[in-house]
Amino acid sequence: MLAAHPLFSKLDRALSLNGNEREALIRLPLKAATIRADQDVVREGDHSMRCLALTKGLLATSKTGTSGKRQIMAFHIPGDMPDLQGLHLETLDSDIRTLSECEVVFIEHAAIHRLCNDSPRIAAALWKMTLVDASIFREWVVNVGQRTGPSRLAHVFCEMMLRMETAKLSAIDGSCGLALTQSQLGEATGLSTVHINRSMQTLRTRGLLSFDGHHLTIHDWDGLAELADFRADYLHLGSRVELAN
Amino acid sequence: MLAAHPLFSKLDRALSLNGNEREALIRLPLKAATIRADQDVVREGDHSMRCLALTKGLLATSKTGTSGKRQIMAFHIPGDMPDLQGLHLETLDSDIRTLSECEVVFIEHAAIHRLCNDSPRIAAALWKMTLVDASIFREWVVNVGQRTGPSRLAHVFCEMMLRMETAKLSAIDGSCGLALTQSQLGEATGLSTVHINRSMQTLRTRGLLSFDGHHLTIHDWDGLAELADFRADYLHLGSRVELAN
DNA sequence: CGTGCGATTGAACTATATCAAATTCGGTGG
DNA sequence: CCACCGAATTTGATATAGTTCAATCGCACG
Repeated sequence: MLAAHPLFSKLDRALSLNGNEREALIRLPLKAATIRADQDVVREGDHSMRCLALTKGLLATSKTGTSGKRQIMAFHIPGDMPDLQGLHLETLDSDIRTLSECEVVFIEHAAIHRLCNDSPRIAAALWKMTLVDASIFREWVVNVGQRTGPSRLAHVFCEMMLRMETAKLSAIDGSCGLALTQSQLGEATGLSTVHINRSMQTLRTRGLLSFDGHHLTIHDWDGLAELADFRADYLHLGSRVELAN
Repeated sequence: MLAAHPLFSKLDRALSLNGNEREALIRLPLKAATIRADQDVVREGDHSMRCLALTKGLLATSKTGTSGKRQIMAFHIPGDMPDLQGLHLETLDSDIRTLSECEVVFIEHAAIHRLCNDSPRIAAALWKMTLVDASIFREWVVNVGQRTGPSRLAHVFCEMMLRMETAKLSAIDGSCGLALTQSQLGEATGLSTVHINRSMQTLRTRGLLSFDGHHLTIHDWDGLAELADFRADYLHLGSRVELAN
């Protein structure tokens, strides 16, 4: 079924696919794989001949400095293509690793290049996907550069919730599955685990959200968004997403 | 003359342009403009119909939070196209402003789309340029998220020097023109002006560089790069650039 | 039942921010 | 050439957000 195609929903959100494009998408050769938690899928310096699309689980793009400390620059949810940049860059400049057990599909660069040649609209949609990713990186620079601990955390949660909703991965009650340890949240926000812990307590105490390491529920979207100085425009979601409050 | 074309050198670095491509490039309608320092060229929320290419001066991509504090996410040097992302995104999500008096050229999106249709290789090269930008944003997340004051500063200087060299904008003696105040360096690194000042003193005292707000000279590249934990791979320069030491 | 990872707490420490003042410096007009 | 101006840099002193180290606690899982 087409709706179940790993790339369909995100592409179709960017442009309504016509018959030929759907055809071409279905013909794309995919290789599925399951990867257990805490494994590198691609590593900095790799020269890869294929891209991956996430279908289940949670991935993170990160770098590890010589000190050994890791910085997570992005989280990836099902539907995302975290190393699409490899299509035009010689080497990958970051690691991509699983945060939970993941299901992915691999697609050969050659096949994608063919797809792009056949359909300039799909090429444009893929390009646009990488541009949205870049926009998110920009916002993360702001996040780690400007905000306090609680505010950084709040921002990450706002972003993830909105992306989950857009990808139809959130529940009716406005909660979503999000498997993250406090230490990983620290790696994403540039804060120590201890400080993450105390910042989490702030968010909880203020009644903004509940988070148990597996499941995120936002109780007060407006309050959380205000604390985070969150404006959703950088996600380029197009149509407005309405949140249960 | 073609070599003087604002887009030529960066494109030609990405792929050797053939005759037709050079033709198409020359036919591209450009509109030149001079903009004085500290002016917004594009503003967050804009819905623009054209891109700009910088030919002279220094630009910065930034966002201003509700608090009024500004975060710079990228510096742009001649040859860069700072809002190429507007080609596929409805709205711009950041400001782009001049840090010094700048000369720019504007190019209509429609003209670029036509160029991309005619030459898939140029389309790929432009796409790649946005991917390199994204890679730089990722590194900046690491910079503000992980490094100490002096280290962040050192990293910015390493990056700018290498990009200047690549764009043939540095002098023989290994120095380059870089018009930045300490306050702007603070906005780029997420640090206060006072702390920037003291971090600058550290770099100077250790004999790593001289910087007077207009001109940067690196005296000890290896030392600076080590302090910065700088690895150039994220710039995707392809061929290695050799630095005077 | 232990074992181990993740969350939590406490206390001491430090990088960096903030506030406020003084100084340098590149112009610019007299 | 001098006096002056505003902007940028520099310095000092104090405050604080966040780190580090070191335990302890809770709990899922073999």
